[in-house]
Amino acid sequence: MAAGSPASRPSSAPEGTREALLDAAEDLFARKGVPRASLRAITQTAGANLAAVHYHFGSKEGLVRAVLSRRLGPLNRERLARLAACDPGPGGTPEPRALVTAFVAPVLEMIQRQRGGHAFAQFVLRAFSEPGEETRELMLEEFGEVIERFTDAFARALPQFSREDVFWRYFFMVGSLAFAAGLGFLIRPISAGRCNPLDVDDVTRRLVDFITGGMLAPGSAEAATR
Amino acid sequence: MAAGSPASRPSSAPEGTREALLDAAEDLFARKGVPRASLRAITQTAGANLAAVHYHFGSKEGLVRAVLSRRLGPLNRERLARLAACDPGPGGTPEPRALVTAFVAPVLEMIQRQRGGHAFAQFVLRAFSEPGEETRELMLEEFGEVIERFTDAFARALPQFSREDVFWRYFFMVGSLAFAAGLGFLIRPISAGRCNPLDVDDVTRRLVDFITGGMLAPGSAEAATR
DNA sequence: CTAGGTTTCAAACGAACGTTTGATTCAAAC
DNA sequence: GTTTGAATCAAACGTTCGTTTGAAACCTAG
Repeated sequence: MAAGSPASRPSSAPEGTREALLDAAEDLFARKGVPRASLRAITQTAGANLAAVHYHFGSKEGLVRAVLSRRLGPLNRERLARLAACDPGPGGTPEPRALVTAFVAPVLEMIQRQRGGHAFAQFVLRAFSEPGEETRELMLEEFGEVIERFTDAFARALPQFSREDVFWRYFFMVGSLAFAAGLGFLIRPISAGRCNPLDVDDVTRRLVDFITGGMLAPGSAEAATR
Repeated sequence: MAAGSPASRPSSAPEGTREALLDAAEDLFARKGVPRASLRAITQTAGANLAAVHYHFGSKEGLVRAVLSRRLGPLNRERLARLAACDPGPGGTPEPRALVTAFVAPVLEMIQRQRGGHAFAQFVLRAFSEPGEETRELMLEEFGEVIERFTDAFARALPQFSREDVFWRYFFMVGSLAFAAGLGFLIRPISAGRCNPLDVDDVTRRLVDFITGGMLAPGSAEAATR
């Protein structure tokens, strides 16, 4: 069977098997990791048949890609929209804190607002550290435009730094964001209960404070070794 | 007999089976992830028999714990030693940049100096995001003292911030460090070749700059919502 | 009502996994 | 030379996995 096209029809899908599979997969991928989340567990959680995964997504890998793409597309589009709102046009220098907020806030708002957003954030952190070439290509594909546009904007906002400086600081920003978004719920056991339950607005403010400070930090002398 | 020339059967290799297993496991855990790194691949890489893992470590889980503990113990001991060297005694306030360096530098130096250090860093990032309760308990056990001592020191160095503020910033610091240490090698493809090959001293300086800036960043107003 | 495409279902396949077993090898100690 | 315990080995165990299959159920046009 030439596979036909199991692709989606734009027609009405009330709460179909496909979406139920994506929801269940997202949750189980986050809680157990992709390799340990079996299709049997996923389909059972979704109330679907085992073969439904291969019918709708072709393979487990296809399911992984679909879970990532479903949220990453809208999320990064939101980031780019907010970035555009920060840009004072050519010649102007954007406000660094506004750039950081445009990058960080959509992630944490998604965690707060969308059902399963928390699990998705955990899954993305895991996907970052996953070594599979295929997953990495997908991630670069999804994030490519965001990386380019934000590093451009930061380069204009921080003219005192080289392009390489900006790239590394962008990288550090992604790290603290990914870690906080994916593992923020660990702050309580880590701090032995000394931190309050996770409040997304609160964490956003703290994270923007931290990252903006890091972005604006003076660079220490280096010249000697280069 | 079965293995060809018995004379050249030289387990007289520089290291024993146990260490060879740890090396091979560390590498494969980092490159493929724990679930995808089969004991068959590990023992084959190590030149050992399949059953050797269960003889020396009891189970695959035991091997994971051993791989983590082998390096995390010395690493965190080094961090605590450097922290002690920063401490000006009770009443004094430590230098924030020195605290950050004491926390960050040992990791990156391990990556640079020890064979397999790079793979280990990647593995630790993965272990952080691994959802298994057992792995998480082991991590908290390994890092517990470091967390307590460093957050104490930062609280003294940054008296303008609440204990909760300090905890969150410490958390963000761990995120950017873990991300940079585990995925620093990705900076080239991500930056489309615009960054130089990874130089550990260089990255250390950049990371300490960034984190110190984040630690010292002024906190934005909040009071209203609380 | 019927035809045809879409979606679901139970069942099975082959492969790969972690683990166990019991015999075998090796190096000292007696 | 014999004993003893640690270490290694080939082989197999039972389980679980992703995937495939072919038929049944469903829905919507004609």
